[in-house]
Amino acid sequence: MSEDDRMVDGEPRIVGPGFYDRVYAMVRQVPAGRVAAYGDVATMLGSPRVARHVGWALAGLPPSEADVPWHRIINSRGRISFKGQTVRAELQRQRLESEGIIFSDAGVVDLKRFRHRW
DNA sequence: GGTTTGACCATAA
DNA sequence: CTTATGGCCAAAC
Repeated sequence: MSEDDRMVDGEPRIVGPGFYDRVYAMVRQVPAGRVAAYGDVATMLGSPRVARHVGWALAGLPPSEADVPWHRIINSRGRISFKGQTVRAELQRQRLESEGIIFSDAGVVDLKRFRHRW
């Protein structure tokens, strides 16, 4: 075996050349009117510790993956994170609201209701 | 190849 | 409810 041991038991390991693609695939599975947490996606991909990378994958979302509903991905508290990029945060909220997601006064989503489950 | 950084997460105050 | 701190892991510099 080479140092390239990303494959484990038929399943790809955490992150690798196809990590971003896997993130996109997961996000695409989230239907409209529902949201998912970075940690959820990360867990699905193999480990909850890669939650941050999920963020990059969406942050660097290329035009070729424009069909990925990145706005349905929020943090585990049902809140939009975004550091500084407040403009996009508002856009994200508007998009979610137009899909049926309810935000509380503090801008928090009720995960008990809208969290997507794989 | 070490250091910094990051669309996070959990916990504490 | 909010802010601060530590931890995790990989990418970017």
